[in-house]
Amino acid sequence: MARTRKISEPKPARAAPLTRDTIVGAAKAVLERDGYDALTMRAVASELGVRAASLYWHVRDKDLLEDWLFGALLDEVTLTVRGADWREDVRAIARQMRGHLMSKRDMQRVSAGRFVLGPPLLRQMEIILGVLRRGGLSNRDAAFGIYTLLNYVNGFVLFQTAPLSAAQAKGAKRGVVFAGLRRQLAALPAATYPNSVALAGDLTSNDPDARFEFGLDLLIEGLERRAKPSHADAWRPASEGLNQES
Amino acid sequence: MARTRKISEPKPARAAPLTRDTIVGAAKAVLERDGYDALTMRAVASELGVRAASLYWHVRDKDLLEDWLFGALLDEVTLTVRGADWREDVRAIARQMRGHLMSKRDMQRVSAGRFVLGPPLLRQMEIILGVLRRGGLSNRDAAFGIYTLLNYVNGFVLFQTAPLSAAQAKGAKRGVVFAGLRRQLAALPAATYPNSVALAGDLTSNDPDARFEFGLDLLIEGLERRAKPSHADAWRPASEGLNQES
DNA sequence: ACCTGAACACCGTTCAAGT
DNA sequence: ACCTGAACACCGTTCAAGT
Repeated sequence: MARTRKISEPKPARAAPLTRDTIVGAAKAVLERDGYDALTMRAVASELGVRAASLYWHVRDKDLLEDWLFGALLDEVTLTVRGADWREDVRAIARQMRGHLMSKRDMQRVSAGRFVLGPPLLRQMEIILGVLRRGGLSNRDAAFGIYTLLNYVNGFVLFQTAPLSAAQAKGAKRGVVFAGLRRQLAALPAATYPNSVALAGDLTSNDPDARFEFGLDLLIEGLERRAKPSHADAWRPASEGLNQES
Repeated sequence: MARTRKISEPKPARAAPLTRDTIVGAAKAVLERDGYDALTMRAVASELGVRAASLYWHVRDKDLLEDWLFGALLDEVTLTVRGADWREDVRAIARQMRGHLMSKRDMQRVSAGRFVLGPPLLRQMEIILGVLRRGGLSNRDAAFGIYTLLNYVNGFVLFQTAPLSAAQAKGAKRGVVFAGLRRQLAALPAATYPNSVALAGDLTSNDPDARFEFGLDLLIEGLERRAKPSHADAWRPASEGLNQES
């Protein structure tokens, strides 16, 4: 994409005419630098050396721009599968998606409740569906399975990264918030909240990785059970030591 | 909570002094009548016959008001369990939560990424934890399990009710959106998207109830596997006909 | 065809001032 | 103690007007 560039530009900020790509790029830059709350049409325009009104020649409204942004962010993850054990591939895909979702600032807030079936999502779905079908899932189970997986990863990251409440997370570190919650739970009247008091420690352990793997294990085991006609000969019990891969 | 009421009021809208309860009640009314996008401080104040600035004497900011609203909405569901088969109870609880989440307009947008550990959530967690522990889950598994369940239900409803994209859901019925997606998938080049083309029908079947039960089955089966020492004698294969209950 | 100026109809929030 | 008036610093979006 080499682009001829005129040298004499009055404003240094304005370089090339606006395109969908440059606009999405500016939105990405604003999101990464200033966060979702600062992602305004005026900020995106300013990033391009342009006024907000100019954007509306190229994009219908902000919601559509966020759809584009969603696609662009999604396109930056490349799902890699080994092609050997399909359950390992499902696990690797889920981890890669979660890792990507957490590496891009506020991406989960762009993704929340957004399901734009464009080329970026299609490319990924194609890969995931391939793994599930290779595992021997029926068409229906593969379709339901991919939604469940996408749903799980997105929902997990959304709840993992969200402020735990307006009251607490005013700049408080997540560790101290959990410590506070633990004290709060432990101090409850044990007569009316016996379970919450007993599990105060377990409920506030704050190890999101282990919790992610726990739910992921449930899903993968369930999918495995539905794979192939009936048998579950190669069953491998879920152990503490999960197979790591980078 | 009988409240003495002075009869002579200059403004008919203003009846009683503002309290946390009346403010939350007004927010609930606005949300139910006009939806989340219309839930502004000015609208809540107007519902009370008061100006927006007045609210700030009683609540720090809008985010905290939404925390309160979240609690109030959550408090309106009463989880009922039978106490017989714990897996049935888990299923019933998940269904009740989903039903409640969908019955209150835009509640999932208030709940998304919000986890306010106040009395309303504590009451429900206490019930769910009781069921999981009765099923024989370890403390750790019960804690992880309840997060996974809450996460699943909230994430599912969020993705189920969210507009499928800015491009599509401009007033379009969900059925026709899915039909459009089906055609879009089926029309893809089968060489590069073999799985998406083959599963075009299954991916766009639009039966959220069945999809919800599918994922729920995966979770419940996985929890069951972790219950008690090791055996899975009373295993009941997941059949098409799921046990219904109102 | 593409961008600007200026405006419209809003927001959340603050704060002196009223009672 | 509790509420109002008025403002501040923003929003997304529209549209005539410029080039």
